[in-house]
Amino acid sequence: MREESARSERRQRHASIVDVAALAGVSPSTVSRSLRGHENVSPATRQRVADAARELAYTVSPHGSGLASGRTGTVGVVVPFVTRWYFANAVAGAHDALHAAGFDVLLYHLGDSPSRDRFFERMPLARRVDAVLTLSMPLTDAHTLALRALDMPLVTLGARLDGVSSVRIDDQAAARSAVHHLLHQGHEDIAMITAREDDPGFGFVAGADRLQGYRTAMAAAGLPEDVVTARTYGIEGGAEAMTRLMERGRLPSAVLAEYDEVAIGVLRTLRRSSVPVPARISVIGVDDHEMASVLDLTTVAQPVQEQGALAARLLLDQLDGQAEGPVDLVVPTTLVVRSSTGPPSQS
Amino acid sequence: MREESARSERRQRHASIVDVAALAGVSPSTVSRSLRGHENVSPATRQRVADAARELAYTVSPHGSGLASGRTGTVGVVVPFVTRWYFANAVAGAHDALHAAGFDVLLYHLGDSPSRDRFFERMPLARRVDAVLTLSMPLTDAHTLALRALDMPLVTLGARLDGVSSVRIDDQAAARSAVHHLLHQGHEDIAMITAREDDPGFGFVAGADRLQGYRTAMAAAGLPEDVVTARTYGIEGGAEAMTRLMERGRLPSAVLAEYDEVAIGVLRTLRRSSVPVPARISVIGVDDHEMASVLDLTTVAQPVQEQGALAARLLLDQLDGQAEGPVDLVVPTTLVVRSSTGPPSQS
DNA sequence: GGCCCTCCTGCAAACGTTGGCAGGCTCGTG
DNA sequence: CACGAGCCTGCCAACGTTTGCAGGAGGGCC
Repeated sequence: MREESARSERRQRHASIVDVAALAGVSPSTVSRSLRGHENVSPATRQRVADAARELAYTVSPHGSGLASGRTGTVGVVVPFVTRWYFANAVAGAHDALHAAGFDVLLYHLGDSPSRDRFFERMPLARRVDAVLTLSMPLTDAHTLALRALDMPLVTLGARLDGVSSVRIDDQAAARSAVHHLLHQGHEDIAMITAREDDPGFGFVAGADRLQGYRTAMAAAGLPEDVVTARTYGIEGGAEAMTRLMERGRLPSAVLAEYDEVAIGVLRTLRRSSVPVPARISVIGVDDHEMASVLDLTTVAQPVQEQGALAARLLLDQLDGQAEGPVDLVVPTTLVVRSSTGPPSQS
Repeated sequence: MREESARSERRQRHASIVDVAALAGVSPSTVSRSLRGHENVSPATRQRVADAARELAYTVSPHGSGLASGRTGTVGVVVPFVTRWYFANAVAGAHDALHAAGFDVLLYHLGDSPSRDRFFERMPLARRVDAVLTLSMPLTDAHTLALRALDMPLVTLGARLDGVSSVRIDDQAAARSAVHHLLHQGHEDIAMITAREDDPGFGFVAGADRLQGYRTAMAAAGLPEDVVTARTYGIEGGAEAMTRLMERGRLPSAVLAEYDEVAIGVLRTLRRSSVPVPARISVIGVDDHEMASVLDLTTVAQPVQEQGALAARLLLDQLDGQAEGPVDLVVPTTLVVRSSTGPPSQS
C-alpha cells in the first residue's frame, strides 16, 4: 500500500503535448505541426517549441498519435524461426532499413505449424502495424486469406504470393546451377536432400522450387532423380537424411542439399562415418551460410541481409503510396566453389 | 483520384467497441469489461458480447486501450546483433515466453557502437513499451542512465546492472572450467583469445569476466598468461587472431576462445594451415553453438533459449508486481567434451 | 413484507494527439 | 490609403478505450 503509493508518486508522468504548448506559449496543434516539420510554422515558433520539447524531454505518445492519425509507425515482421541463419539475417536487414525510415519493428516469431495457425487465426497484427513483411513461410490458404484481410501493405521474402510484392532468388535456377556445377565435374549420380517437402510445417517454402530445379537439370542431362526427404529441418534433418542415404548401400557420388544447414548436417554424418569429402562424395548447398566458409562447403550464395533490406524498401514505397503495383524482385545468386565438391572418384 | 476514393471506400473501417456494444445491446464499458474477463459480468451478457465480437471480427485497438489504460502490452527487446547465434536464440526464447503471456515484442537491433549511442540518446522506447529486456550489451553510463530514466521494469541478460534483475551464467567459472579441462589433459601452454576487450563496441559484455576466469585459473596453476585480443568479433575475429598467434612462431598447446564463434574462426585458420586438432593444438570455446557439434568443438555449454525465457519470466513478474526486488539468476553451464581437445603432443 | 447487501450495468470523464476550418495579422500592390 | 493574398495560428471535434462512480434490480434474512 504505502510503498505502492510512494512508487506511483515518484513515477513522474510524461510531459504531454499540452505541457510543451504551455511552456512554448502556443497551442497544442502548433506544437504538433511544428514537431513534425509539417506545414508552415514560423521559424521563431518552431524554435520555441523545439526548446520547450527538449526541456521537458517530450516524446510524442504513439497511442495518442496513432489514435488520431490512424498510423502506427510500426511494421510487423513475421518469421517462422529467428534462430535460423537465413531468417536472422533477413530480419536484421529488414529491421535496419525500417528503423532508418523511422519505423519500429514488431517481431512475430511463429515457430512450428500449430502455433502458426493460432497466430493467423487471432491475427494480432490487425491494428498494431501499418504494414507486414512475411519471411519465407509456407502459407496455407487460410493464412494468406488472413493476411489479405488486413488490407495493408504486404511484402513477402523468399516466396511468391499473388498480387503481393516479393523479393527472392530464382530457386529453380539456383538448384539448376548447383546441379550443373556437379555435372561439369563429371558427376552422374547426384542425389538431392530436401527438408520435409510434403509437410512444409518447418521448411522454407523455396524447397519445392529447388527440387523442381534439380529435377529439370537432371532430366535435361538424361540422368535419373534420387530424392531423399529429411524428417526434420536444418542440421539434424540433413544428418539424419544422409544416414538413411548411406544405409541404402550404394552411395551417390554427389549430394545437393536444399540449403546449407542441411548440407552441414550431411557433412557431419559423412565425417563421423569417415567418408572423405569430396574424394568419395561431393556436397553442395544453397545460401552461403556463415559456416560454409569454415566447412569449405561449395554453395550457391544468395544475399540475405540485402534481400531483407530490399523487402523493407518495397514496403516503405507502398506506405508512401509510391508503389506502382506489385513487383517481384529476383536477386541474383552466385556459385561459390569451395572444396566440398570435386570430380567423382574413378571407381 | 477515382481509384483512390474507390480504394478508401473499400477499406472497411475496423469495428470499434461501440459497434460491438450496439450489436450486443449493452454499453461499451460492459463490452470492455466482458472481453477482458474482468469484474463481474453476467454469463448471459458475456456470451452475447463474445458472439457480437466474433461476428464483427473485433479486436481491441491497442492505441485506444493504451491511451486509456497507460499500458502498451508490448515489451522492448534490445539486442546488438540478431544475426549472432547467441542473440538469435535468446530473442527466440524471450519472444516465445512474452508472446505466450500476451505481450508483443518490439525488436531493437542496435548494431555497432555509434548506432547504439544514437539509440540511447533518442530513447524511442519511452512510451511504446511496458518493460525492457536488454541482451548482453556493453552499456556505457549514458546508456544505463537512459534506461533507468525510463523507470519501467528492466531485465538484463548476460550482464549485471546495479539494482536490475538479470539472468546469466557465471562467466568466470565457465572460463575456469575450460582451463581446468585443458590442465587436466596435461596442457601448460594455454592461450586465450578474447574478442576486442578494450573497445567493447562489438563484444559480449561477458568477455571481461571470462578473461578474468582464465587468469585466475592460470594463476592458480602457476602458469603464465597468454592473451590475444581479436580485432573484430565472431568467426573472422577468431580466424585473424589465430593467424597472429601462429605468426609469433611458437604455438601454444591449447587455445581457449572467448566464445564458440571465435573458436570456430580459430579452427578455420588451423585447418587452412594444416595444423592438426587436437594432435598439435587443442581448442575449446564457450556457448555450445549449434555448429560446435558439427565441428566437434569442445565447449562449455550454456542454455541460451532458456535464459531468454527466464529473463522474460522475470520481466513478467515485475509487470505483475510480483517481484520482490532485483534478482540475479545464474544458470549452470556444462562442459561438453568433443574431439577438439586432447592431451598435448609429446614434443 | 421490508430492509440491506450484492451483483451487474451504464454514464461520463479522461488519455494525448491530429487535422479541418476559420480567423487575424502582415505585407505588398494599385 | 484601401484592398487582397498569403502565412500562421488557435479552436474544436474526433480517434477507441478504460475506469471510478453511481444507480437499479434482485435476493436473502429477520
